[in-house]
Amino acid sequence: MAATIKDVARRARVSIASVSRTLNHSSSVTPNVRERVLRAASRLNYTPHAAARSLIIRRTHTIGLLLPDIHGEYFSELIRGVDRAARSRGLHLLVSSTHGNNAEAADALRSMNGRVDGLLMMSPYIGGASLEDALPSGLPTVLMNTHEPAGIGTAFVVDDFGGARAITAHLVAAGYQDIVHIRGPANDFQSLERVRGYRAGLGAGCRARVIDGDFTEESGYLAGRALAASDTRPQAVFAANDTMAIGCLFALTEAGVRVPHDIALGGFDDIPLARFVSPPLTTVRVDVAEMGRRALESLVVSIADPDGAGRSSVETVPVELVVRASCGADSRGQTPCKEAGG
Amino acid sequence: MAATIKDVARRARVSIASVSRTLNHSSSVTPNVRERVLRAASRLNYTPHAAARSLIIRRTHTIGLLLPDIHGEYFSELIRGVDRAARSRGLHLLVSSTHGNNAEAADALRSMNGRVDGLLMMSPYIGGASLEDALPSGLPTVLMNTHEPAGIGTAFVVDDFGGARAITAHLVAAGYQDIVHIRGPANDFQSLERVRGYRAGLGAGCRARVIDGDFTEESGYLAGRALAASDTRPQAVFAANDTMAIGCLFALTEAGVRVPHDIALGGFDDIPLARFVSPPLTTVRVDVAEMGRRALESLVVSIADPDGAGRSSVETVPVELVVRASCGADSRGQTPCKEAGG
DNA sequence: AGACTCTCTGAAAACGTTTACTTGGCGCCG
DNA sequence: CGGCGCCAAGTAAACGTTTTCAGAGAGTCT
Repeated sequence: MAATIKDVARRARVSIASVSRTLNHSSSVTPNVRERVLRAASRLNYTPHAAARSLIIRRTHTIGLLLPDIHGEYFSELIRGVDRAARSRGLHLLVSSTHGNNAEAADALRSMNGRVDGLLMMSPYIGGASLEDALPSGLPTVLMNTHEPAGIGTAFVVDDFGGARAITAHLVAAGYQDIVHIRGPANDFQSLERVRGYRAGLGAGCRARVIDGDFTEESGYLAGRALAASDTRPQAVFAANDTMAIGCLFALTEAGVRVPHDIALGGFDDIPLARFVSPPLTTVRVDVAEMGRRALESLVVSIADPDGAGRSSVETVPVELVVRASCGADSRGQTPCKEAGG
Repeated sequence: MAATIKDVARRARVSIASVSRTLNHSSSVTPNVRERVLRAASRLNYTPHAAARSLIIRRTHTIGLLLPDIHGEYFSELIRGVDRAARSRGLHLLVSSTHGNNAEAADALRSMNGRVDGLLMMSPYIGGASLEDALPSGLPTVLMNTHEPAGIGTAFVVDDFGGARAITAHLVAAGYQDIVHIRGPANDFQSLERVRGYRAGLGAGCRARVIDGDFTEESGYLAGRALAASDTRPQAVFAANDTMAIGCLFALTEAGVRVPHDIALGGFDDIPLARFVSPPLTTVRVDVAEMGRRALESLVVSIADPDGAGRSSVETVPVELVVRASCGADSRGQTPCKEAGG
């Protein structure tokens, strides 16, 4: 249907080589030929066939983005960050999601062979087949938020541990002793790191209490309801993400428990609505868009130089404690203290 | 780097044709050969090269998704809906965003030639070059929320008009007479439709008052602050989307104006946080994920049958009025009344 | 037992590009 | 005035598949 290079060549009365030369690197082509080709091309509304082109060029100008599950602002922001960086470099984005585990990820991954120049993947899942086998050999890859031992390539990981420790320590410093943690799913790397950070932040004096959750608003709601009804009501709650924190807040408010007066509350991620709930949520800010951007930049580098020296590095993405009213420590420590490194 | 079909053939001591036959439609191949091929393939970790394959198959198993700007829950949900439907059909998703206008969209569009089997695009922008020229001829396309005259293909449009009319009428029915509308950007089709719906919903008795906005939280905040300070404070505000409504709510609350007691408030979209702000926001629910899913299904159909009969149809995606506390009519009309069709 | 048919396999063409190599024409220098 | 060299344009190979076509071998029917 669409015009091919042959059609253009025929119409311009030149060889297909001349058409290609004119349209690409334009290495030495007569003005006469050049003009004829351009006219023919625009007349036929010609666009090179990407598949054919990339077959011989060995470059697709596309990078694959594998995400655990597209969900909420978090991923929207991530995609946004990656997309902007990609677009500014003339790269396309092949997005794939909902791989519930590494096996499924491996599947999605192999089907990308010949489709992408590099891979950006976020796979916090733990267990299952390793990804190394599935990775088409020689395909540059940058990982995000993964626990996989490096060695595959570069990785960017959010400082989940540091952030969780910081917010927990902040609660402790605010005077709370009995702090409950609503954790994320057990097979999620970030979730584990946040639990670890929580424990580290508690210090010696406080006893750890962990409730199961799965990062959904509903699980936060259920946890909140349970806590409100409980006779061992804690002084503070740190939910492993804002979504659960908000669900929890909803349940507490519904039960007549005042936040932060009766129970202080903290979250993680600083999703946009965190500022808008009442009371505004104390949380840990993660700049996912920035992480996406950096990951893509890094990927571009290793595509350009496949044998580059900077392989197998792990970069930690800094987070920032954001103190708002929900933790009850607003008046004391309202200056958001930067928390960087791990 | 990666193994090709030739490597497999050599290792299995058969021709490449046999390899291809074994791996694809497996049309009659001897168990002996079959086993040798499979063994060789798995040994070499072979994956067909997608570009080469699609070059001859004339099918990429990829569909392009063009979005105005990836932003917030709205697009996250849209991508989610499309992605799920695509994945269940073994299709890949090439996502492109941030085309600020039709010219840029046209650009992104042509670079997808040979990369995708079909196009799913959402382009609410008005003005600029028409898209018909840019569309690679013969590429099945499904549009979403566009004002372009049909004729290009199928289109799905959210019932912005109907939704806006419904919520405005609801406010009128609740007894408010002076209702201000915070509108979206002037070059956005949906924005115009919502203004139109607002006017229609007001009926004869009420005077229309429209404030400019641009769909951002900040513009809603500014509008809210202006209204709070104004001496002609309205009885109710209908913001063209929830994001602005929430910004407005924030400003009003900050200024000591109580919602809904002093000013009633309504939004549009029913983003997840609409339920969680205080008071919960009365709004119009739009199931974007469902729209994405339906659009993709429709696209798949027209890819399978390029000369299908159902071309150039426009389907309206129904919306639903969701009455919550912010409009002050909660106790009266709390039953969410379905609003379908346009 | 011979011929016909059927089935499986391999050779080769095709998809739409890019690019190395070849050819041809022209100018310049000897 | 003739040869040499350079530059532009064309020819063809290559990328990794799928698929058509042809051939070979075996089985069956007469």
